[in-house]
Amino acid sequence: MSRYNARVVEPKWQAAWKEAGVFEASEDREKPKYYVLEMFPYPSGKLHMGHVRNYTMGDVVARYKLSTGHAVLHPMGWDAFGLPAENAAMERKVHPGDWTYENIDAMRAQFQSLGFSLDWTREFATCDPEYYGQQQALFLDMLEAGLITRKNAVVNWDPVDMTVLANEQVEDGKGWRSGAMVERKELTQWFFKISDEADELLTAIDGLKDWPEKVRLMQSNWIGKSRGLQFSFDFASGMDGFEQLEVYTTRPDTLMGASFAAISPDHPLAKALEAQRDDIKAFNEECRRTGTSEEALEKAEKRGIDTGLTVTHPLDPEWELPVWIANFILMDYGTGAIFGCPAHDQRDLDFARKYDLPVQDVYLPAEGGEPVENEAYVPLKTEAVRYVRPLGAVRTMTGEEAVNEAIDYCETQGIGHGVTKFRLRDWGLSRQRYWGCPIPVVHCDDCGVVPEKKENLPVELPKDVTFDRPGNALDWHPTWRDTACPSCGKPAKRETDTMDTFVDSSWYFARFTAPRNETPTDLDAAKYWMNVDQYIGGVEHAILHLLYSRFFARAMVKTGHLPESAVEPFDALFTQGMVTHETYNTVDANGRPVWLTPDEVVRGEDGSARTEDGTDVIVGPVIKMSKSKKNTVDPVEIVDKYGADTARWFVMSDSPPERDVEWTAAGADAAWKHLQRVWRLVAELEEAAPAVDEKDGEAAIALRRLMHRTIADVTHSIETFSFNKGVAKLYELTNAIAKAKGGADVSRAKRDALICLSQLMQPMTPHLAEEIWSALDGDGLVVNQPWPVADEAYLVEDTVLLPIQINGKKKSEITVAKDAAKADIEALVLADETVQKALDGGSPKKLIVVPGRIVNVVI
RNA sequence: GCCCAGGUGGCGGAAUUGGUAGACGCGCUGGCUUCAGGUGCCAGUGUUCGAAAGGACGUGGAGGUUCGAGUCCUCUCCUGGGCACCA
Repeated sequence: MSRYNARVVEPKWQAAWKEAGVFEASEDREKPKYYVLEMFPYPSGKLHMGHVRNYTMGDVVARYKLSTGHAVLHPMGWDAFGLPAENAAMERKVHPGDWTYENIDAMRAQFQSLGFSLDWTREFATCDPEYYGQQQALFLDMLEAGLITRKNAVVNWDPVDMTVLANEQVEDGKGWRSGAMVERKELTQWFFKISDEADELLTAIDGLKDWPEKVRLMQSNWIGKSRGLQFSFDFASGMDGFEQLEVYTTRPDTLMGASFAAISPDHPLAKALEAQRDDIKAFNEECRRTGTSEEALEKAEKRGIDTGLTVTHPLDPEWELPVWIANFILMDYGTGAIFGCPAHDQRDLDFARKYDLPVQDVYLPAEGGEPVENEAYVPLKTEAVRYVRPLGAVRTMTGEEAVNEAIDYCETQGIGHGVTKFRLRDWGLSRQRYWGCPIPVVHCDDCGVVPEKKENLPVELPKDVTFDRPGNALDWHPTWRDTACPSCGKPAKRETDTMDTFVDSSWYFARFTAPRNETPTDLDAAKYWMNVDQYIGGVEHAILHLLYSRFFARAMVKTGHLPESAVEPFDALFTQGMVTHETYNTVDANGRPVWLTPDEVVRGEDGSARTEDGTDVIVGPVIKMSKSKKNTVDPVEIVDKYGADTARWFVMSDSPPERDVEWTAAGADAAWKHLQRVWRLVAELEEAAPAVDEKDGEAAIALRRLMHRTIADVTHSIETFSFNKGVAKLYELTNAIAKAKGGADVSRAKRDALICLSQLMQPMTPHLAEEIWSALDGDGLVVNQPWPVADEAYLVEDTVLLPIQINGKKKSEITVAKDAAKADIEALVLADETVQKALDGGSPKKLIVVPGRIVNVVI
């Protein structure tokens, strides 16, 4: 009996698929098209189990759709620009390009060894000049269409390295390399005007029927539409040049509870005050040392400084409010100024208590309620509350009603006006880095900022750069910046900023439809292949990447690069959970963490963790596998030991795809054992091939029933992304095949069941499936076979098992005909021994019969 | 801090969406096969009381709705993801 040898079998079938070109997408008008796409990976150089899981899911779908008669597009590429390549360049003195392309080669080989049904003829990397040149063309078209603007934005500035840092590179407010306190610095940057599309992006979410509800919610909240009141305070004691202080509030109903006005440290007034008062200057500078991330700002201790200025309450000229500068007011949102109502906002309350500002309740619970002490009263806006300090009459109403009334009231009083605002900000795309797509503009002393001419694209990155100092290597390059002004022809300077890597990933799905086209897209190809029918990727991309892609699709429609039908580029979205693992680190001389990969760490029985040379290791939380924290597990060990099919089968079994899984290799050998077992069943069958014809006996019919049941269940499980349940059903069928005993009829049924099993397993374990298919004399390749269809005749059951509950607890059960009448069931139930005993001669209070489901006897 | 998820045996998980909690797999226990094996096969396996029959308890925690709750509602704890320059 031959053992199944994956090492020999897998390359054989991979070669056969390639030879037959089965995965090369072609625009076959006879077939329905199906575009399945997994979020393309960053080429870190090594696959980890998270990748295997993610791409196997897509592969199962792609192979399934292929067998259901679709023209399938299943491409792969590389999200190849980004910080890690520059870090590698600094640490190892390699060019980011060389490093990246070497990684791509290594990862492509790993992908291919896993037998994915990818169309490699369409492969590209975002760092290919052919790709980013087209991206520059898109940029120019979007610039011309008025979708791009320039304005100031704050960045994390490392004053020692003299460079801009990513949020990830700021740890506890310090630069990760220099250790210097990071400062916020303003730079002029390019922006995509995504906020102009905020309302459209929000309403269109309703149409994304096949997106997970949680993603739609997150996007809605991110866009954050709100209606509020914008009005101006008059200064009671003000400052020259500032006539009024404009504020925005979503809770104008709390105006009578106002206690102070507060402005952002970045507010023009705050900045103006710096010239007059050193303590304000110091305070603002201190605030600017917090990172730029919203998280850092929100987590920072709430602090403020009194400006000494005051404003008058708009409804009472006698009532003066102090103006404070507060570190939790964001300049980016609203007007950068608010009024604080401590009774109904926890942050305002903490602030008021800290600086001894008044707290006045505006409303109390509808019934009872006590004045606010140290916990703000913040009920849902839909809850009715009793307004004790209202704008109009004292009465009970919901917050929603009160807000609307307050806006109307203020408008009639001439105090401001109702406005709709969005939390969504414009998308800053400028990055002060080398390894990204150059922004194709030129700065000319005479003409200002001039777009590069399209015929001069791509504006290519220079190869001869050095990374011996931090910052943007393009800035240090001796000649690259020098060019001629596209407008007047005089000597001018290129922009050295490159694009955010999110730009690269915001249109790659469109490029895959015509990856070698000489404009960004080919409209005919895009019309044929778009939209992506099934997009698959991690939840961690639920907001930014997906929102930016939705914006880009709209921009590409506006600039004629995509058909109108593709404004929402992803029809269905599936967000898989992450593969997680503990992190491990030691600490360097400067107290900063040095990350270790799991295979560099030895864990003891007692929970201790050490490196091989015995150094103690700090064990961190279980978080998603990522290259930066090095908590990745390479699939190579499992693939080498057991083969690709085992790795694929293993990641598809057990865990539901949308859930995070903590990585453990326990069970990998069990997956391998199962595949061996399936193969052994095939081998044994061959030795006892049936010859005589006869009718199916009971055992054969039972097996055929289960086979058809399994076809239905596995089909359903693939269509609903519940692969783990499909795997469980395949285990059951395998067990039944192994156990089935009988004559030639059973052998025949087993043979049919094994052929069926190979087809049902094909999306998950394609190599083994081909091997079984060919061993059982199947024609051609199993990957080209039509998907099996369940025969309804085998699916109908004529009896059902009905559980009987007594007072809601299961005590007994009866078997009844599937279509038994309710009255007959009731009679059977009352005659049941256990029920009789429980009734003890009496009659039940209630008898609930749910046909086909359950019976409950209430006593 | 804010937004979004998830918590079910020793472990991964299932439960037709309000109807038999623990399918299937791992692990473990016992047995058989084998020269041997980390192979294969058979049986058992939520906790607890009981010799058994059988009973009680049980889905992070506390309340509630219902004939019936893992599933719905309220509160709460823990874990993970995102927070606009990681991708």
